[in-house]
Amino acid sequence: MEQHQPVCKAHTRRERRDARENRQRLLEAAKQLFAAQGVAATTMKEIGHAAGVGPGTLYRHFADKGELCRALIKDDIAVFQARVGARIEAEASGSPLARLDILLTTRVEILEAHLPLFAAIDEALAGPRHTGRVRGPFDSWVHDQTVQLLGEALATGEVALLDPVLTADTILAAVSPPLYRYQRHTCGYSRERIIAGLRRLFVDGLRQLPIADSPT
Amino acid sequence: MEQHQPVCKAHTRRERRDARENRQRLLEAAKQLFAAQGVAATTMKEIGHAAGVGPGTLYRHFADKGELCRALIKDDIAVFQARVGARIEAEASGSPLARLDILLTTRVEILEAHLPLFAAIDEALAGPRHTGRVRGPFDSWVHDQTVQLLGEALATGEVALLDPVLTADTILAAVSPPLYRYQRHTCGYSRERIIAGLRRLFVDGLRQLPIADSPT
DNA sequence: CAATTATACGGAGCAGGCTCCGCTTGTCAA
DNA sequence: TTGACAAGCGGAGCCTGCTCCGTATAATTG
Repeated sequence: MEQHQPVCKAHTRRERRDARENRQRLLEAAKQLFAAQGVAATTMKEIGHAAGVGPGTLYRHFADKGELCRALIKDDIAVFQARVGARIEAEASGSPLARLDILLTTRVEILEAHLPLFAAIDEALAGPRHTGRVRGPFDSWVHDQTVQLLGEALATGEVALLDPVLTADTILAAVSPPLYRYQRHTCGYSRERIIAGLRRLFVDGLRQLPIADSPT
Repeated sequence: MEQHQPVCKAHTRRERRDARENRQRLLEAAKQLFAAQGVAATTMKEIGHAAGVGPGTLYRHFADKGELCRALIKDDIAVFQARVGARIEAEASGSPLARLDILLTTRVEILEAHLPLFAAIDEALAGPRHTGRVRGPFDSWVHDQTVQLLGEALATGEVALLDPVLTADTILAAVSPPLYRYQRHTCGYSRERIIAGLRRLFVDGLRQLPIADSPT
């Protein structure tokens, strides 16, 4: 856990002690309640109550339920980013698509590790309040990485005739928490099967190029 | 507009006159309000009020906002299904992937025609009330068609090493209303660009087969 | 034309996410 | 130490989707 506010810059007041304590207690309460009864079944009011804090205070710390969830896995996400960075770095000599494969596989790993939280984050973002559809910072990062790798693949000629940004959108949708949850829990597919499907579509499927004529 | 209830079977009572009138008035009111101020900005209470009907009655006719939206485009969807059926039929001699191409293209057409309603439908389905994640009947139909075509493509050897059901899930996610809206409105991509991207991934990208070794 | 009854109506009211705003309190500068 | 004030707190309450249930009524049956 790191500090929330970088804090103590020039003429900026430090975060108040009680504020930090409340934040900590809220996170703790949320973690426990989520574990005990599931994310969806836990209301914000409950969390506030368990932490001995009013709703107003809760929302001062976390703009919405999604942000609370995000805060709970912030550290794991940082680890994820570091690990992917390292793996991709180590593979720098390899092909861009091989690195995309790593990105996808690792993404599925962390998805698997925190599915309910990720799903809740997405749900909050999809709600009527966020009509603008802003992607969370983590998804933005994955998106950027993907665009980067696809761009490199284009440059090296590993793939051809591709729209990197658009394709990255699609790939992100394919590893979105709601879809993954549906495939895992409703359909009962194994993690390996899903990864294989992703690889078939977005790694192997992209590799060759002799793009022939396609109908109309 | 067709009847809601096939009605009048053996010993089943006919739908009451006032009920049908109310339903009609609700649909009319919804259509007008949606057109005037957008789907998201229109509350169920407003619709009921405009139709001179209480919330209870409203929900007797439409289980949720999504179902109301679905009822509004029911006819267009029927037309869509017929048209796709015809086009695919006409192309029966062509390759399965060519037919998949038709399915995707036509799907984007109807998406384009009713984006706000489709988006609202998806939103309602994604809400916390429907944790089970049931796909609507229309999406189920598209999914089934896709599985069917992919299966044929496998049989004819046009594609190889593919998981039809899983792949259909992914394709459906790629043409889901929220993603499409995001790409069209937030990113500003043209319809053609999106279609090209879909084609590249799910038609051309699937066609060849010399699946080589893939990392790890 | 009743009498019966499944069907439908209305609206009070619930739940859950989130906001508004007046009061309190920790922090810092003097 | 103390005064000033930004930062923080709490909870009443809003909004919206949706439900429950007592009452009203159209259709059917005798």
